[in-house]
Amino acid sequence: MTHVSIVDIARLAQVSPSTVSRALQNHPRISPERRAEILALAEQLGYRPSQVARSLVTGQTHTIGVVASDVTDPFVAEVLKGVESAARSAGYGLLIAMSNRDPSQEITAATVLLDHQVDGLIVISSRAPDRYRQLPRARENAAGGVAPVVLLNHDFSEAGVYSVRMDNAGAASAAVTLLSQLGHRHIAFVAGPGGGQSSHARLAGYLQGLAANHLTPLPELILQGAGMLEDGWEALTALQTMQPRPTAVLCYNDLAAIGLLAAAARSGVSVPDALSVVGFDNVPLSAYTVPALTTVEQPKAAMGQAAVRTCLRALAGEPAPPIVMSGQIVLRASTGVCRLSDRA
Amino acid sequence: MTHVSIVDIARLAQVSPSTVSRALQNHPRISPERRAEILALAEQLGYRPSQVARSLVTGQTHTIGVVASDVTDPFVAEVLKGVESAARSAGYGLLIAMSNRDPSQEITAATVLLDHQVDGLIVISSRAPDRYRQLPRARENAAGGVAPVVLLNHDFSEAGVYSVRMDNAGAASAAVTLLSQLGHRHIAFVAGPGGGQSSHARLAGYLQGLAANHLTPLPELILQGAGMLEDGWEALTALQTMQPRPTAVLCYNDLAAIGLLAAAARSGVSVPDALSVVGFDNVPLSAYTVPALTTVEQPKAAMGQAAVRTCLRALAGEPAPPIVMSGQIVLRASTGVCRLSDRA
DNA sequence: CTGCGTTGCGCAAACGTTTGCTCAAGTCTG
DNA sequence: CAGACTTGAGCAAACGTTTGCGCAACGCAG
Repeated sequence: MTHVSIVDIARLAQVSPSTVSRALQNHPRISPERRAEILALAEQLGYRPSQVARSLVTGQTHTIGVVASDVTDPFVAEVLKGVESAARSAGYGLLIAMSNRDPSQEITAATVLLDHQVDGLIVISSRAPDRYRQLPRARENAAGGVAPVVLLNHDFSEAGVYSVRMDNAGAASAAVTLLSQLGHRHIAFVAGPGGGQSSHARLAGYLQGLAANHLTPLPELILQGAGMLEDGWEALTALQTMQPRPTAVLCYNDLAAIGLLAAAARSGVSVPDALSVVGFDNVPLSAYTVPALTTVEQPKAAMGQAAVRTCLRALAGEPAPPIVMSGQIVLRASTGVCRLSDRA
Repeated sequence: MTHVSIVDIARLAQVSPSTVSRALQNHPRISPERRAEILALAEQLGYRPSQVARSLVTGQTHTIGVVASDVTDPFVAEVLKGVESAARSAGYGLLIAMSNRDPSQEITAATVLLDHQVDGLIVISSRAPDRYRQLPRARENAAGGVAPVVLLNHDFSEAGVYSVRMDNAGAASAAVTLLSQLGHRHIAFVAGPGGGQSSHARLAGYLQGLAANHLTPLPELILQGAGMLEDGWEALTALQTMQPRPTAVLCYNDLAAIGLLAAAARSGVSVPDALSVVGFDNVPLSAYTVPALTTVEQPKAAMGQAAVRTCLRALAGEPAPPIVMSGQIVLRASTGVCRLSDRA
């Protein structure tokens, strides 16, 4: 015998398999004695229901798929943690795949997950959001609809596609305002990965912030990057050769900022005296850099949980409007008043 | 109609479902024309096989479960990445759950995964390794055995339990030797989480290293911790109040070391001049601390991949001996020669 | 005592595959 | 040309559940 199943219990309890099934799921129309007897028997035999068989008939796997760009990114990890806790407490498992920041890997990953019949899909930091409308999610779920896709970090409105994100532009703009109020006039921006919407939004926010503070945007103040440690590291040399030299820099994320901080320390550029640095995400590590990093807090775990809630809501057929959360600046030691007189 | 299935194709192709099934899996005894016809039809209809139904009959889900203590830990994330890539290229999906460093959550997580009928289980940094022998994995897989469990970061030999780890003791000992050769005589150790075997092994290695270099172990030089940023941070004050004051410290992991570095910078303790610091793991960030962290490289991705290979091998019924990898010291700026004369 | 609603349970179909067995037709071998 | 083997395909069971429907027994109101 391969495994104790519902019919084994049925045989021993002298009842039909249906009765056992119903007893186990607290069906109302079953006598208390039978239920007790069956439950006891199940317990005693160490019965574990087959999720697979259950899924086959119900059309639900109680599993949600997550495609993440890269768990190694602390932001992603933190969001994932939120997703996991929310999913777990809702009785859902997590099937995950990584896209390695590659759009085509991303959609194949999504396809694989959907083939495994996940009830819903959460995509963290998609690089190919437009392709989700074409996704082959023909298979209907129990509610008669296709699996909902919720994009985390993207604004997107399409049937069956939901979104949870934060106000990237607003936060970036606020960061620029902060720097401006500290007296900085030449503020650089280390951009994030192309293709990601958060990257665009933060850049837009940076520009808005400049405008709001009557600072003139200069193309050369915008440095390319991909939101990784190396990007910040490399950005420093670029910053140092500029004329006029920027006295502050806003980074796409904390990782880039940390890389920049490291490069500054290595090059003897004193932060914040010679250069103020602002990150984005408020990853745990940002409180432990030298100097501690001023950054924009993102409610990472909350975003993950919101994504799960949105997904579940969509599954239940309830309306699930786009969620946009707002960030908040965490002031630490990497920013200070501008010590240089403006001689531009 | 809920979804295009194998029988839909069969009907259209005027053949039996069995034939379609066989055509799709390249069964030899089927005529090339039929196969072509069926494949074309399947393609055209956008047929996607139901993994669930397949799993029900084959007893395999082509999924391996991963229980991780906390993805937020860069070491774990890096290992997970290795696991994911190896699993993906072997055609396996990943069902993951987090234990939040809690033994009881760990085993419930494992149970949940097994209930989802994962073919195998990989546990990263278990805190409750002994309980895996009792795990209710009654359900047999295709090969007629129970799901193999591979413990990553633990040495454990029990039927059906495999292990991949590194030589923690050796690496820790080597780190101590390095510090000793730099002239340090008072070397402290910030310990890792209790319950984890790697923690014990590194502590043991630290002690071995002291012995090998004729240094006397002092209980007060061993500080408690749990492998988190805060632990290093808090360790510094303890170190500063000791008599004689240690001139070097080995940390359970990079996270603790980074916390310690931050505290040192805050307190004006110069690293490495007044204090040498060595971490463990060589997480990407450790190259970007100030100063850059000397640490022990762990082949994180390789360990993850090895775990998957071990798991697959066990599934195939092949022998899968315990794997132990060796670390290597990465010398960076946080260590230096001892500037203090030994007046103990 | 009739009729009706309720309670407790079984029957059987269904979910979408895979696969052992059977079998007819065709192909060889001797 | 008989027998044996091969090829191509279908039948039906099996995997372990859930669930709509039917039905007997029973309680109760009239």
